[in-house]
Amino acid sequence: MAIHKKEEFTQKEQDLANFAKAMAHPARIAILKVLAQRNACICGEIVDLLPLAQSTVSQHLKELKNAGLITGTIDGPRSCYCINWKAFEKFNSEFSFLFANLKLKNEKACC
Amino acid sequence: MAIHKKEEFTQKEQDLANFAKAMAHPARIAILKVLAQRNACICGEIVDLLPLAQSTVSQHLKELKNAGLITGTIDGPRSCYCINWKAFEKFNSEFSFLFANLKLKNEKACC
DNA sequence: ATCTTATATCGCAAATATACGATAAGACTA
DNA sequence: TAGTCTTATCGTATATTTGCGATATAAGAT
Repeated sequence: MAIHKKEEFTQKEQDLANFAKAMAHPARIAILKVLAQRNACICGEIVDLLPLAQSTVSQHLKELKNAGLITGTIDGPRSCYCINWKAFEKFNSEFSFLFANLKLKNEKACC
Repeated sequence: MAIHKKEEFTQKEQDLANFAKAMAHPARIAILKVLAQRNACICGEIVDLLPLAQSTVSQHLKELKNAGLITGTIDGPRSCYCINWKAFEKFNSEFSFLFANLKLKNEKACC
């Protein structure tokens, strides 16, 4: 890439983009589903459920964690992961607001 | 990348991921804002408002179009772009459903 | 027909993302 | 202490994304 231009956008735009980026892979969406459906949250269980290698799952978990969508705490030799509902709610409402805001201002498309 | 594994997830997971991917750049979020705030929809106006080259904006528009988030029609020598509200609503509700579904099943985090 | 204007596409370079196996790190167990 | 189990990180290969300038295309103007 020539130069990074992402910084030239507003913080909110960057935040939303980062959130979207974290969700921009089916494996990560599947992981979020697993984390919610069971209260288990153990890395190994996720590995068993997904068609991916352990290291790959670990990488996806790290990205979700970096994006703030999940939290991870060490539980003996295991790692317990859980969804960060607060962040989720925040981004969900931010998205909804964006959509609502857009829709409000321009109900019908011009093309 | 070794092998593509994205196909091994459900179609819904892939759809959501693709939607998120389309939103996963501040420039594209900014474009969506511009498309909504003005009824203009002209490519050149977007170029003027963003800190990006014309070709780069055109590429982002193409990606948004490929993702189905916007529509584009040729208007003489110009291109008129508009938000595809239908797709937007669909994905928004799908996201909301995902969030709600997750939150319902697991109110409190275990870690 | 030629020029201008607006947009799309091509071709390239650099950054990121994605995937895996190998290995390190940390915590229980014998 | 040594062995085992679980998870994280490293190193590497490839795909994709991102960005730009250059060029092609298409429509209107001269």
